[in-house]
Amino acid sequence: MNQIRRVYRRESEDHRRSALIAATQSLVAEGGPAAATVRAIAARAGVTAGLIRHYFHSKDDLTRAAYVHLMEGMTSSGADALEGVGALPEERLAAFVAASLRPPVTDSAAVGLWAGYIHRIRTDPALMAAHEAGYLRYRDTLQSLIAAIGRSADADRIRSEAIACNAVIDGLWLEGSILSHAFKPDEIVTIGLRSVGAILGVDLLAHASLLFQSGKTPP
Amino acid sequence: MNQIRRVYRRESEDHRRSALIAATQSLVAEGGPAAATVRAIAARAGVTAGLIRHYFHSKDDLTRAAYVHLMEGMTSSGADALEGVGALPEERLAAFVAASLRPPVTDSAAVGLWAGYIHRIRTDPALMAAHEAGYLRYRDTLQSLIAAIGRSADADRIRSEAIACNAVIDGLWLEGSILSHAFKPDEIVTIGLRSVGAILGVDLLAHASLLFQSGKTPP
DNA sequence: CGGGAAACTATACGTTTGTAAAACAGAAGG
DNA sequence: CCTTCTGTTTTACAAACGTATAGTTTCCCG
Repeated sequence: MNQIRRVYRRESEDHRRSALIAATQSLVAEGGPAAATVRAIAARAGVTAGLIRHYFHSKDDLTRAAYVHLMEGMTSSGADALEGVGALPEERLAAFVAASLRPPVTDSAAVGLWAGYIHRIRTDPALMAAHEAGYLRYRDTLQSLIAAIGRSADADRIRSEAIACNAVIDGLWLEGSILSHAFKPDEIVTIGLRSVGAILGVDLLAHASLLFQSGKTPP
Repeated sequence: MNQIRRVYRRESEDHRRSALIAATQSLVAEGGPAAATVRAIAARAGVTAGLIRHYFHSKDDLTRAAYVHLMEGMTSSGADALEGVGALPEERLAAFVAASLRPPVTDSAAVGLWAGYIHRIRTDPALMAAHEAGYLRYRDTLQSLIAAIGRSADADRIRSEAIACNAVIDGLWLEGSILSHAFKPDEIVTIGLRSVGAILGVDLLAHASLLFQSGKTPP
């Protein structure tokens, strides 16, 4: 009749915290915020529910940490795409745009995860700050890439263009993720490159031949 | 000791259903999906919780209806902006874009409401269908406006442009709503008009003088 | 190898949730 | 005026939630 007590191993604080954060993220991505209960999070992280409050002050605290972690991951994955890309500014910008419009960035679960936090951004100052920092970091990267193209344009104009390019990427990211079946393969990437190019007045598709599987640039 | 029983009036089915849907929407917009409990919804609609299940099969059923209603409202409010606008195609397109990037469409609570349903779109076929229908309806309106400009462009090209314009509007709508303080007044509208114009190769800002309070077109 | 700190589990508690079904009351018809 | 119908309220309940705390085990250090 007596329950056997669960065997366990002691782990480092880092290990436990990141396991709990990862569990929270995957649950929110799959089933929305409602699915991320303390018990479900603990089960997925391989611990029992009580441990959560040993590492986080409250469940709110854990979800907050999970969002900050998400933001850091999304912005850094954009920078990763720039590694090993040719030095030509147009090529680098094209690679950055394409990376943002393909898996794993463009992905239904990623949108679900991101959307699950939207409401809390508006009410929680810490999340608002994390969101703003992440957004601006991404936009700054974009702005640097745009400036590197070296057209004659003043700073205000470039800022405005960066906002616009960021917006078109965001919008394509959204619908491309949610309604992925409504688009042909790489259609979202092609449209993104053409639109960003149109906004900036450069032909990005001409510098994107390496970004498509077929090796051929779409029309 | 005896509780006095609540006095009430009988109302039509339409009245009750729309009141419950409106209550659900405002609660989700303010406090996220978690705030929209059956008791809170009922209180805001001026009834008691039990009545919800007299008009809806379950709470899921109610939130589903609320999302469908939201989608219908968002797409139709875009069409409303076209009423009474001059016949010039560029003017009509500019008015449509500007209306989508201003309150009440661009608004923090509206984004919160929309985001609150994102996760369920992915899992619930009925919501997926409603989302797709709403998105395509909006995009079709956009596509008609683009086609009316009358440049020489084939159907595929116009479809692709409509997707891109829709994306830039979506993206600006998102960040303009969430981070409204990070932009100057009408900056989002100006950027939207310029970007859509750049994608299509027309100057929308030249046809937008009536859309700004100052009466002057921004640079 | 033994003791103690603390990582971890287990259990319990009070709230709140969605749902169900019974009880009541307002409106309409005879 | 009485009856019937049904919109509405009320009460009840089991499940699930976040939190608190006491108990147990692991592992490091002397």
